[in-house]
Amino acid sequence: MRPLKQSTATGEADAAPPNSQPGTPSPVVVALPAHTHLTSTLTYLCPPACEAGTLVRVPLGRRDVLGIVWDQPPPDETPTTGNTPLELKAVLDRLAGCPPLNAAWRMLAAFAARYYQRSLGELALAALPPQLRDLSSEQWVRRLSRLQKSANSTAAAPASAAALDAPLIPSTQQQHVLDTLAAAGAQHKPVLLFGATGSGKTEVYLQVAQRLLASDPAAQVLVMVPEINLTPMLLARFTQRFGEHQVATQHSGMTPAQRLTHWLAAHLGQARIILGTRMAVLCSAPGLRLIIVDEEHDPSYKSQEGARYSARDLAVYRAQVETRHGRACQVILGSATPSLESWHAAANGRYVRLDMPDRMGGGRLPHLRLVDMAQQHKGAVLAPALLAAIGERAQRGEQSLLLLNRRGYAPVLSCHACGWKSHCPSCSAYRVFHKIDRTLRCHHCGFTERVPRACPDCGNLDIAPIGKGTEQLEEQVAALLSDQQRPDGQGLRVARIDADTTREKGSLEAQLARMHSGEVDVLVGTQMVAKGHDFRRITLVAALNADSALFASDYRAPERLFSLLMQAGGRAGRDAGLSHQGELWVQTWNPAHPLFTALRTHDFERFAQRELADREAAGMPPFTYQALLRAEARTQEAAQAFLAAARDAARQLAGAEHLTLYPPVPMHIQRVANIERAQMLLESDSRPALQHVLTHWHEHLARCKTLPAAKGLFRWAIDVDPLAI
DNA sequence: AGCACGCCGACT
DNA sequence: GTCGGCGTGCTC
Repeated sequence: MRPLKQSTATGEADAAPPNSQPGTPSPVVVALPAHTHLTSTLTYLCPPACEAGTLVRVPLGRRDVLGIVWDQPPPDETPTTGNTPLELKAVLDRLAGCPPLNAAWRMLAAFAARYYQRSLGELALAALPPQLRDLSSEQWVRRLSRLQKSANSTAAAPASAAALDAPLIPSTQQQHVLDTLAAAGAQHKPVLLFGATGSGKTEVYLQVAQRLLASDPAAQVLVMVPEINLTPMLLARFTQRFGEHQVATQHSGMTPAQRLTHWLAAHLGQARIILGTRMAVLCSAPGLRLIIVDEEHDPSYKSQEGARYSARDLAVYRAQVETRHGRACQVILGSATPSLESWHAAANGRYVRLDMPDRMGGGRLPHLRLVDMAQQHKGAVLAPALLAAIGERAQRGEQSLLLLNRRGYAPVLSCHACGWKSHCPSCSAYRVFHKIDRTLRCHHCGFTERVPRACPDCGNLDIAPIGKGTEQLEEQVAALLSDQQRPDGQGLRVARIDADTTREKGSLEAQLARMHSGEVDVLVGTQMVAKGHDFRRITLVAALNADSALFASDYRAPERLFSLLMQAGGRAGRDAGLSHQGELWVQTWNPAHPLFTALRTHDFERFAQRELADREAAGMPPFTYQALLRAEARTQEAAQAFLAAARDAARQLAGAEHLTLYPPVPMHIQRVANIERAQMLLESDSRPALQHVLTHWHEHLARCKTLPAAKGLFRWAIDVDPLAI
C-alpha cells in the first residue's frame, strides 16, 4: 500500500545496501516532544558528506519521519543504553536537490527551542512546511522539478518594469529616516521606527527593501504583519513595487501546497521578499539581510499555542545571528504605539529610535471627544451628542466607525424571575446571545443551542438580554438614524464587520470594498476593523466600551487600549482634505483617567513614560522577567496540586537565585470545554536566572505529573514572557 | 507526538 | 468467545 514507507520494515535494511558506505554517526532532530528521557537529537548513520542542515528521512520506531541533520555534538556524547552502545539505524534518504538549512537558521531554531522551553525537534520541524513531512521521495522530486521549471519560465520572461509601481517621492521626514537607516545600518542595532499612523512607514519599508535588493543580488527581506487580515494589503504594495514572483508569503491561511511552494521559493533564494505573519520569522531565507516587523507592539506576534514564541523578539535575535553568520542583517520594528519593551530598549540605547511624527500631506490627528457616561441617561447606547455627530457626517457624505469589542447581540441572557443566566455547561463563561439566528453561543468552546423560549429553570417567558454586542449596536444605530438622510436623499446605511460577518473567505474584502466605495455610512465593528485598514472617508471613530480595558486585571490592558484608540483614531481623517474635522469619540465613566489626558494630545511618549514608571515601581516587565506554568486537568485540584509540586521543585532549583514563585491560581476563565485550567507565575529580575530554572525544571515536572494528587492532569506548558497573566 | 503493548467491559 | 476502551512506555 505504501511500499516506500514500509521498505525498512523488511529484513533487507539490516544488511547495508551493497553500493553504499556504512555511514558516519550524525545527530538528527526529529519531531519529538521534550518529555521522556530522550536527548534533543537522535543519532543515525548518515551517508558521507551529509552536512548539517540536510533534510533527511529516518526510521523512528515503526514509522519513517522527516529529520534535520544537526551540528556535531561534542565528541564525548555517544548514545548508549546504560553501558551498551546503541545499535544505530541508517538514514533512509535525503531530500534530493534541497539545499541544507543554513547555520544561522539552525542557531535560530536552537535558540527558540531553548528559550521557549520546547524540544528542538518539535520547534525546528514545526517551522518547516507541513507538506514536507508527508511527501514521498517521488512526490518530492516531482514537486521540486515543477517549481524549478516555473521559476525558470518567470526568469525567462523578465518582469515588465512598466507594470510595476515606481517608488514615491519621499517626504522630507521619510527621506531623513531613509538616510539615517542607511547610516545606522553599520551600528547593527535594532531600529525602532516610531511613526504616527499615516506618516508613511510603509513607503519607508518599501524603499529600504528596494535599496537593499538593488545593492545585493542575493539579499532577501522578511516583512512581518501581525494578522492574516492585513497581509493582502501589504502584499499588494510589495508585489506592485517588486513584481509578483519576487514575493513569497507565509501565513496560516495558505493551503499546504502553497505553504510548501512559497517556503521553497524563499529557501532556494528565488523569492527576494518573504511577507507573512509571525510564523514567517522561522522561514528559511539564506540571503536574509533585512527584517521588518510592522506594528511591532501587536500582541498577535506572541504565539499562544505550541511553542509560545514572540516573533518580534525572535526577529531581533535572528538579525543578530544572521549578522554573525554572514553579512549584516538589519531589523526595523515599526509602530505608532511601540510596545513598552521596545520603547524601554530604545530609551536605554539598545535600540535606535527614529521618529516620524507627521502625517503625510500634513493631515492632523483627530480631536479627542470624551463622553462622560455619568452625565448620560442610563442605558443609552450612544450619547445624543455622538449620535448627532454621526448623523451630521452622514449628511455630508462622510463615514463613521463605531468600535465595540463584543460580538453577538448581547453577552448574556437572563431570566428576570429566577435569575437564570445563559451559562455555558462546559465553560466558566456565559453563552452569548446571537439574535440573527436566535442562538446562544459559547465563544470559548463553540457550544451552540437555539435560544430557549422560556427560562429553562423556572419556565418564565421573560428572559432578556443584558449588555450590548455589535449585532445590537448595528440594529439600534440603524433605528436611531432612520430619520437621517445621505446627500443623495436615501436613508443611511449601517453595516457591521466582525468575526461573524467575515466567516467565509473573501467576505472581509467584499465588506471593506463596500466601505471604500462609500456605500456604507456607519460601520459597526470589533477590533479587527481598527487595525491597518485605510478608510479615506471616515472622519469619526467612536470607541464605546473603552472602560473594560481600564480596569482589567491584565496589566497590559491600558497599553493595548491606548494603542487601539491611537490606531482607530488613525482611521479618521486620513484624507488630508477632510482631516480638519476628524474626531475620535470615547464613551467612558472615567474621563479624568490619565490615559485619556495623554491620548488627547496624541502623546504616546507621555503615556509610555508613565506606564514604564508604574511598571518599574511595581516590579513588572520590562524590569523583571516572567514565565508561566500552565496546567490543564480534569479537576481544578489536580491542576493546582501539580503546580504546587512544581513550585516546590522550582524552589529547590532556584537555590540562591532571586526568583519569586507565586502560588498556583485558577486561570481567568477557569474551565473551558470541561477542562480545568490553572497557572503559576515565576518572576525574576535576571533573565539568565529565570532561564536557568526553566531549563532544569522539565525532569522535575515529569515527576510532578505522576504524583497521586496530580492524577487527572492532561497537560502542562511553559509560557516564557507571557503577554497576559 | 505517534504507535505499540496490555489488561478489563459490551457485542456478532 | 472477540472488539475496543485508553493507561503506560518507547522511539537513535
